[in-house]
Amino acid sequence: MKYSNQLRLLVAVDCIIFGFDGEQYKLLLIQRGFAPEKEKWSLMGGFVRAEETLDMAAERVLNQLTGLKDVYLEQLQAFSEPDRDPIERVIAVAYVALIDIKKYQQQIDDSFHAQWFTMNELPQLIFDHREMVTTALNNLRYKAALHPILFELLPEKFTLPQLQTLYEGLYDIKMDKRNFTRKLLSTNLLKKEKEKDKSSSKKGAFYYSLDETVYKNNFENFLNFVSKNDLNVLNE
Amino acid sequence: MKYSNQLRLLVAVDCIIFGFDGEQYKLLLIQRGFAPEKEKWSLMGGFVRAEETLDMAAERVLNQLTGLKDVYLEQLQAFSEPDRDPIERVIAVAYVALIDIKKYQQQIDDSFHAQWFTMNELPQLIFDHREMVTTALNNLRYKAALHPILFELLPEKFTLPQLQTLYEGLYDIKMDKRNFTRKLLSTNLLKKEKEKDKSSSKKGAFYYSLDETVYKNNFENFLNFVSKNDLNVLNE
DNA sequence: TCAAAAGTGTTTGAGATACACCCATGT
DNA sequence: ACATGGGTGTATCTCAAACACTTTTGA
Repeated sequence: MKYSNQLRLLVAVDCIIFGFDGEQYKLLLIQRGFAPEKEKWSLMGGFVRAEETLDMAAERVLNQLTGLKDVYLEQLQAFSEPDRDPIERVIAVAYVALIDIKKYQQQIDDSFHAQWFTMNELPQLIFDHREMVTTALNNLRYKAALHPILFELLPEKFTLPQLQTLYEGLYDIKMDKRNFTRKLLSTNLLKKEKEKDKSSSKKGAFYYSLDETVYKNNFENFLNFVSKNDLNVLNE
Repeated sequence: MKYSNQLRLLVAVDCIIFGFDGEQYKLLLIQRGFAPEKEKWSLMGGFVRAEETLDMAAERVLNQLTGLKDVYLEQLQAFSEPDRDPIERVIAVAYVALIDIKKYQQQIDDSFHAQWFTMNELPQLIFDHREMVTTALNNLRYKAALHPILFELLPEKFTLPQLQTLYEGLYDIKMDKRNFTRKLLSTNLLKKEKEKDKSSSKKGAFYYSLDETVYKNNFENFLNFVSKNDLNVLNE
């Protein structure tokens, strides 16, 4: 049995992958292989198949187009302007992931033509993909101010200066080193390692890692990682 | 031109309407008029048409099934389990609105068969509608803790005790009257009116109304309407 | 006059902010 | 020895939390 006389539509997923390489935020893009907008830059997108959920489709599409596997994708929202795709109407559901660029470098090998772009040097994107990215970025800023999610962007072991760079980069602000350190350590989310990272200073900075049990249990806790004042700047 | 060899699917919107009558939270439901699950209770849902966005579809469907107009609907998320509808695969995008029940009472007249149900006396719902409601409720709790959105549920003029009831009801907690008042007034969102509401006490409680300009400009500001401790209770 | 709800202030403690110097080490 | 980035402590202030009595008035 079927519902009769109803419109059936293409449904696609588009994957927005934010990455961090230790210094900068980047966005993963591919060059579209087929018309329309062939050769133009695009998010990783594809149509939903019969037997898969949107989550599964996002995972599959991302893997097929970039080689990425085991990435935590989260649904952002649906985009549905009837003419957003000039060929034919497509409802798109956007997904977002945060990854440590270096960790996944091998997976994105040269057989795929995915490329990382610095956030302030993005090329023109097809369709409404630019809007999707903007929405995703605002969402990320919002969430990261309340939950410790930026850790996803760092390697397992990271230093406090790295973490601070991450926060400062996302909001384009400067933070006080002492207050930042105190705030982070007070969450008890971090375990200090014995080794130091000497790659960016002579003295070296101690590595920290996430205390996974505390992380998972306390994830929903609200944490003022970013002050209210700093956040208000985002609302111009 | 069309995309060839791709699956086309039914896309539906489902509207979750939370209401408040001054005392309790309620959910608006309809009795489904067609199979499957005829006669069972359901959210207001319908298929997306060719020339409309999801937002427009949600607005239209809600109006057709309940008579409600000019209600602010916000996209929640997409639900996509392949077998969520036993007849045929349907991707559903859920929308949420908050309304003052009394204000819209006339619109929902008897020609429609929509009914309000108390949140803890919900009937069995079709498909995955129960899950949608749960997701929406969690989302509402989350947002209301940070932004002054619960005002949508109250009439234009309301009293502080009413407002407190609203917050206490959503989180199922008791709040301190003095702290609550101070917190709310410190936002400068409220204008004190000259009249009192004498319906629920002999002394009468002063009416307040929203200062719309402040409300719109400061909406994104983060406000600790609900304490961190109270919120943590939600994470069991 | 009394019952029932509205309204109001103060104290305390925790956490956020501002701020400046010493440390370790490779060159 | 010095330049570079890493690490740390204290004073102040703001804001949330705890807490109890007075006011109004209809019945």
